[in-house]
Amino acid sequence: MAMNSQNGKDPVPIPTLERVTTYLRFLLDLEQSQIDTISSAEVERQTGINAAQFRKDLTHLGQFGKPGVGYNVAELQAQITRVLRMDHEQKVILVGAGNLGSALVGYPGLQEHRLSLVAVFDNNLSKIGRPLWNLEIQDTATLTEVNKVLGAQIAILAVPAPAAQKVADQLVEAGIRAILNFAPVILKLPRNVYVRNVSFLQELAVLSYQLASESLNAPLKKQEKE
Amino acid sequence: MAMNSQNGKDPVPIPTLERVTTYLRFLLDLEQSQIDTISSAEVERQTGINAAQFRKDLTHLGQFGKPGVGYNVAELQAQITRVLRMDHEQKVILVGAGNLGSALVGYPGLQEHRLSLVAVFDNNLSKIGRPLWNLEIQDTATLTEVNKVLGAQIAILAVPAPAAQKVADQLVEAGIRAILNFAPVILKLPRNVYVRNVSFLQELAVLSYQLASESLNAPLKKQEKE
DNA sequence: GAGCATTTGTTCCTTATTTCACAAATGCTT
DNA sequence: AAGCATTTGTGAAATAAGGAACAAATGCTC
Ligand SMILES: NC(=O)c1ccc[n+]([C@@H]2O[C@H](COP(=O)([O-])OP(=O)(O)OC[C@H]3O[C@@H](n4cnc5c(N)ncnc54)[C@H](O)[C@@H]3O)[C@@H](O)[C@H]2O)c1
Ligand SMILES: NC(=O)c1ccc[n+]([C@@H]2O[C@H](COP(=O)([O-])OP(=O)(O)OC[C@H]3O[C@@H](n4cnc5c(N)ncnc54)[C@H](O)[C@@H]3O)[C@@H](O)[C@H]2O)c1
Repeated sequence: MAMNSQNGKDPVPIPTLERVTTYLRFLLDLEQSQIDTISSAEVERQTGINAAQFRKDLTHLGQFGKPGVGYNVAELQAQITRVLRMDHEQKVILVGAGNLGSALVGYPGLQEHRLSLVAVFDNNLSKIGRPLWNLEIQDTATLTEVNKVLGAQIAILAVPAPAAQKVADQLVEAGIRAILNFAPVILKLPRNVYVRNVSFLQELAVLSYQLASESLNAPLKKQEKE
Repeated sequence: MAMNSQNGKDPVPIPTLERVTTYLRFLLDLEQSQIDTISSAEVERQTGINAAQFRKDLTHLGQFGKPGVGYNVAELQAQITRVLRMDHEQKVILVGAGNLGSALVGYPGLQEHRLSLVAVFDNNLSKIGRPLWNLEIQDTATLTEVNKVLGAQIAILAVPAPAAQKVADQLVEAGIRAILNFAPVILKLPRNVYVRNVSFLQELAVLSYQLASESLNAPLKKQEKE
């Protein structure tokens, strides 16, 4: 008797989710600037994201705005935070305390979103036992055991490509349900484990192509103001 | 008198480009394994990307395969490399020699794709002049001047969020045409400058949502084999 | 060298996402 | 409190992306 598809809400499309995190960032900035109301038109002006898109994205999460007025910044921010489940602490573990892994461990941005890095693992004997920021690097061999206590569901994978699949399997074994993967490898995992890949090289390749194709294609558009 | 839209080729869709870099990575692995021919069906089996999708993606770049046989790995790899313009050196500069920036400078993956990090900048006096891997950290104030000589078109932006817009403007001023941005900020730049944003937090937020929504939504699908 | 088993390139259909456009809602002004 | 200027939420239209299906091409077998 409702318009929903299944039992709960219908799933939020990935493109929407990706934008939503952008909105969240933007709203946090607005709060800092003491702005307490914002319209979709203003969002478009400041973020470049189409106003209708913004409004429709929000309908996937619920209703928030007031016609003629706009959106209450604090309220909307809180609501998005809640939907993304970033309103309570979530434990995260990291494997691979190398260059990239070390940078991530020290990154304060995680805390801001209530993501709590609770353990770091590596298999390099000369690293195991050493401190890294406020954590001690642990042996990857103890991963399952350690996470039995911690119960983290999210992991960051920052090991070299050749080791990635094996470590990913270990992570799943240890009860991890979501992996942020930095290794340039396509992980083969059970369907009930979520994976997001981050690839700087991919992004650079896209830029490289765009630069190259522009000189061939672009007949140079009309305007260039901002 | 061809079926093309404009003068050159029609633009490759971004989703295709993103997958293409995955193919490239995959093909390089195959070469390592001495495999010299691959079919789209096999690509699907190993990467999870639909075979028809793979074939269609390639048609955006040209023709490569032989019916009944498949694709020559080395040839396809070379072709993709060429289309992405990663067959010749491209200069890249980086601004922000902090945690993340330092990890990136030391990353050998760039070289593999003929991306040559030629200069690193920072505005922190205690860092300027210091060596970072094989480079010396230079003063951001000299960016325009230095790049007049170098002529890099691609930049990596790894400064704190509050500084990002200002530095991005400087980069454009210095002749940069493509920016890989790590700061959690929406950069406002001329339309003829390409930007790709990398946001770990965004990715983690998506994972967080997926984890959360699953417990509400998922009625648990049928199969789980692999 | 004809038949057969493959596998491509591409057309056509389906699904997803974006954008448009407008009625309904809100609050401000007089 | 009626009119007006905004701005939302949302159906309907437009674009874009994904996937199935198949004719045409290739090489292998006998
Ligand atoms: N550094 C970068 O800027 C960068 C950029 C893009 C992608 N990446 C990718 O991120 C990953 C890590 O990069 P990095 O530069 O930090 O590499 P790194 O070599 O500095 O660090 C890798 C770490 O993983 C550890 N390790 C190796 N095998 C392991 C195992 N089986 N179990 C646990 N730990 C193990 C190593 O001991 C090392 O500490 C790589 O896959 C790389 O391709 C890195
Ligand atoms: N460290 C991470 O794991 C991580 C993860 C995600 C995003 N980020 C983002 O990447 C960026 C860099 O992160 P970080 O951890 O390396 O920070 P950091 O503080 O370690 O490094 C920032 C560097 O930028 C330099 N800098 C500041 N203002 C500058 C300016 N105007 N011109 C030139 N250089 C300037 C600083 O001196 C410092 O060396 C930030 O925007 C951060 O939000 C970092």
